[in-house]
Amino acid sequence: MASKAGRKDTSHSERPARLIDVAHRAEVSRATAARALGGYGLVGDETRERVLTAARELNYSTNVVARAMRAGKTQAIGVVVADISNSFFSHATRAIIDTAARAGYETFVLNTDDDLAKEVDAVRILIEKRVDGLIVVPSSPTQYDHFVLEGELAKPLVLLDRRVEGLRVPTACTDDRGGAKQAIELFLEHGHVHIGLLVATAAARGGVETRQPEGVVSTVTDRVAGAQEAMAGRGIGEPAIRYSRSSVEAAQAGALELLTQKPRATAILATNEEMALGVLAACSELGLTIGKDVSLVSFDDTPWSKVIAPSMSVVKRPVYELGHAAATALIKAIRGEGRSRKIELPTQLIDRRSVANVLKRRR
Amino acid sequence: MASKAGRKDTSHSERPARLIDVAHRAEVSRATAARALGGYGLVGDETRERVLTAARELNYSTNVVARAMRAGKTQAIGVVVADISNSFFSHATRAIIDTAARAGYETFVLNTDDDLAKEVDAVRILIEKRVDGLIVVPSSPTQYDHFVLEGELAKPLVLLDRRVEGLRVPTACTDDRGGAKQAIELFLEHGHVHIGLLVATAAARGGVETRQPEGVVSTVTDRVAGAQEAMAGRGIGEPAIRYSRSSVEAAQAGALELLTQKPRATAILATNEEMALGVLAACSELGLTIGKDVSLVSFDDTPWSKVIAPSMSVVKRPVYELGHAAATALIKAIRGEGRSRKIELPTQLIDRRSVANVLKRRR
DNA sequence: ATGAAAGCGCTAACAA
DNA sequence: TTGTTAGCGCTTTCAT
Repeated sequence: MASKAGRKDTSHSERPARLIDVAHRAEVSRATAARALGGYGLVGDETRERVLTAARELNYSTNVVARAMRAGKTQAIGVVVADISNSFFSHATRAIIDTAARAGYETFVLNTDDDLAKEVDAVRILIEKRVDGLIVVPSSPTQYDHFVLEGELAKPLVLLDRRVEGLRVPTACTDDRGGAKQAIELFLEHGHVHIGLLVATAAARGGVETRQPEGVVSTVTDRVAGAQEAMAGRGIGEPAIRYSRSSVEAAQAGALELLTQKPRATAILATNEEMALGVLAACSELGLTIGKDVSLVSFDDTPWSKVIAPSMSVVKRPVYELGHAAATALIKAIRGEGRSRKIELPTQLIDRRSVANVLKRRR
Repeated sequence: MASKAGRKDTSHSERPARLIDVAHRAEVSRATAARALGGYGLVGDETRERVLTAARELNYSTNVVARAMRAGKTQAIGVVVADISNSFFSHATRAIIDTAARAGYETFVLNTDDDLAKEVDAVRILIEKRVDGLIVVPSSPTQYDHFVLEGELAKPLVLLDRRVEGLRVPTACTDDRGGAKQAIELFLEHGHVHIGLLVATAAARGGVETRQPEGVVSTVTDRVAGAQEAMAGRGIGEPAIRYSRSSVEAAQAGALELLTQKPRATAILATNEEMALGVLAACSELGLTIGKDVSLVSFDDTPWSKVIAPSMSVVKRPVYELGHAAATALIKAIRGEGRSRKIELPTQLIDRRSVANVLKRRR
């Protein structure tokens, strides 16, 4: 094959130099060349110099595939997320890639779209690729057969953002229950009684659902539980919940329901960016004003949330730290330095201007 | 090493089954087992069945590292972006991963933070990993030594989003010049004469700069050229430009300058999401209203742009298509199916409600 | 301090 | 239709 069009080809040898080529040129054995290049074992100073020079001259690039084969380690990990173009996953993945790279691991990224079949495939592919470990955002709260592998095929595994029932592997997640609880308590403090939840979940079939779909992930159940816990025992009933896919359109439909039903919700907790935007869209459609007619808190601190008018109160999750924690746990497991159990990072309520006080308006 | 805590270990063999184990169990040779598993060559029906059964029973997982070593192909590609957590890159990367996966390639993702040194490292690492091809968002418009490799070490390369001067490799980008031109023309049609540009670039050292920094990428120069082209020959001078890092804070400072200088800019083109948010922040700080006192158009159609009030007009780029095109070009190059040259995808001006008409306000 | 050689698991050319 | 076997490039005992 000719060299790439337009790229200079100063090459003499068409094929990449191998260790043996370096060894020949330095007039040593493969073993010695390997030692000099790898910086281990005993090598004479002058010999080492010759080898290094030869390697440079031949433009030698270690074939890590061969090394991986020999060593049984690829220095690669796999990340399996629902969708890398989603802001939460892309930030968490960024942290994972950074952390892994600093420890000498490169990162494969695979998407599942929260589809269990794709997740099963992704895990199989990564196992075939002989990655040294996996970080997975599981799409099902209960299915884990595909993680249960035998012998050395069972690579270290860390779950991200969601727990899987019955699977005892290290899991890095945030305190979603506490986060939701705090948000609802903020509403309650401001006198809200009719509170709605807009919940994004891939488990929602088509439109907007009132009942919790089968197979929602732990993040969803935790947040719902946190909201319910905050409202419990106050004689104000349960929150009104709408489940839908994570899209602005679906969220808008859900928000419309919450804002037109009787009694109408005066405060809404959105579980992510898309749901929050759905509320904004619904309010503009109904001529309602955020922070006045409708109070809003959303999970995840997006860049736009503090800039829009009024700025939006949010439950911020430490996304980078979450990815970092997962990667750190994985690398420790790969190195056999003890296995972490559950890592739960705290959320932070950032109160801006999207929650109205309905107390002083009474009577 | 013991099996993962909590994960069942039904394994007999501690080590993964190899081809030879399958062959033994099926009572055939390695070659026959390989043929049955690989689905090539001639294999008797009954024999194939025995092999497949044996593989299943032994939980055989092809060691693709060994295959890669033998074949000289890893079925892996590398993507080198500035920052995967950035919305543009994460969407493009999503497309690349999808497209590559469908063609049987997995994807390494590496970040450079638009730092040439990190880019050089990233390329070296991927070459060592013996990826079959690379897609790079180059951080420099002129430096390309690190792409110029010898012989078979020179893997197929496709550039994404930015051109590199003097490097003749396939490049997938958008018509940024045309996009900027269209946006400015929209301003002109609405009577704007004092037009500002807020340009995000990693080449900006610290704060807000009036002169173009050294080493801005082609996307930046194209957009600036497009804006200048639109204004040229109309006797309204040049656009006022502010260059800064891509952050809301820096953009806000830049917008503040544009909105307080004499003559003050009545219309601003922002080159990305962060810059647009900076304009929003500056306007709110100055008590100015978008779509009335200040007109705004931004590159990239973010989900929030259509939901905020007023909705924001944008220059939309086909980001997914861009990534798809890059990946398709790369895979063709890997397969030796002819080399694509430059791919330039059109942008689309979506006019919403953030551009005021200053014509009818005259006198 | 250096070298010889085995072998990681797979594929394909060749032989039967 | 099936089997034999030679490597792919590297690391690492073991011997010198």
